[in-house]
Amino acid sequence: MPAAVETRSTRDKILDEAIQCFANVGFSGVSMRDIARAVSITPAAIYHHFSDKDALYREAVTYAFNFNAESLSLTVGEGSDGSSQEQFRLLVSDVLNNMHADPLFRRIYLREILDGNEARLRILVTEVLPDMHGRVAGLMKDIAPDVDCHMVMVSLAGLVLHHLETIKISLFMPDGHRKHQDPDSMDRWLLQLLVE
Amino acid sequence: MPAAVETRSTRDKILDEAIQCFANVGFSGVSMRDIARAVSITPAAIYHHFSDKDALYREAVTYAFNFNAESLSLTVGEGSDGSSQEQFRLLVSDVLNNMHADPLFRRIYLREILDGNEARLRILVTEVLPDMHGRVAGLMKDIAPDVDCHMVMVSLAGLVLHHLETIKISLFMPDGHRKHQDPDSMDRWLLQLLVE
DNA sequence: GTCTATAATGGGATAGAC
DNA sequence: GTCTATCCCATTATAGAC
Repeated sequence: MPAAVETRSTRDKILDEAIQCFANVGFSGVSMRDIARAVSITPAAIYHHFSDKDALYREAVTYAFNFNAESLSLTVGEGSDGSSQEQFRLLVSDVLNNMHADPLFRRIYLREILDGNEARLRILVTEVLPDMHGRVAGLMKDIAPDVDCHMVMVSLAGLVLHHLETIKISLFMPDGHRKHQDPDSMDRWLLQLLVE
Repeated sequence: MPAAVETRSTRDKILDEAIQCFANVGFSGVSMRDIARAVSITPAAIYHHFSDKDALYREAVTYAFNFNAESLSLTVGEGSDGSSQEQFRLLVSDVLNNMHADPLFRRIYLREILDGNEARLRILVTEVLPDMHGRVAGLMKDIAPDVDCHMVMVSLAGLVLHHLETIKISLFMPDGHRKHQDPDSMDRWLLQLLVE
């Protein structure tokens, strides 16, 4: 935890605002002016820190992925008592809570899956997946050694992300779908589905 | 099946090309000039058929959703022998095959989930979901009457879409992940997960 | 390290001829 | 129903002062 006032550099401020803009409206939906306005500088100043819009985008995404990978590995790792199955349940709940709390990461991740070229998808593969892969693999070899770890991860991600992103839809579904917005019932559902 | 030469109207050609552009690079990634070039007309001509870019986008999405909803309901519906559980397995495989064959629909759907405003998400809720909901609900009340049908649909969609969209990632994963590109092993995995 | 000013291009959209 | 021509504005990016 950093001390007191914490003066972030302009470069970091730009990255912070940029990742929010990019996550919300995508690469081509954001202009350098938008980002500059958010940081309260002029567009020209951004070019002092980043060579062009594309470089800024790539750095912002890498920044967001590294940051999230850190917080993901911090949350678990410690609570290492309980059976492997119990730890797997904790992992699922943890991923759900983490993604629920971090819409920015969710949206950037989904955008990269949709639009990332090979170079950018490689960032995702090297910065985000290995950490998760290690933890899932460690648990799976106790629980179900013959199950493909990659399939488990993709399923987990698809379930968590899509359930979370469709919350806004249930806001105007026909009948009483209010409970679908509740992360707790989502958690119970996912555990039932994945742990069986 | 329409007869012989099938002269599509310019309006339909525009919609066809527009939905491909929008699906591939998103609303703000496409210019009216891009679409006009794809149809081999001038941008001005598009404005004869659609009032502005936003109207074109909305019509193109609705068009794609309606078209897909039709083909979805055509594929099943007939093979109505076999137990409800067997029919549910068919439904899962069907959704997977359908989505595998239609990347355009997949990408538009995912983009709408990410970026759709309320008005556009309502299109999704009214044009795409009800058909699927009807079929899932019919089967679920035999198989597991106490299970929330909405959760089943969201899980199915999340699993199918994310597995399909991550195929391109497994192309450059560390070890031998070639099998992850195979829709058949994906099918077996999903059935195991969802039907248990 | 940030600014003002500006270049160069591309964007959405319209007018009016054919 | 499509075209040419054009308007006006936003965009990315740079040059050079401070």
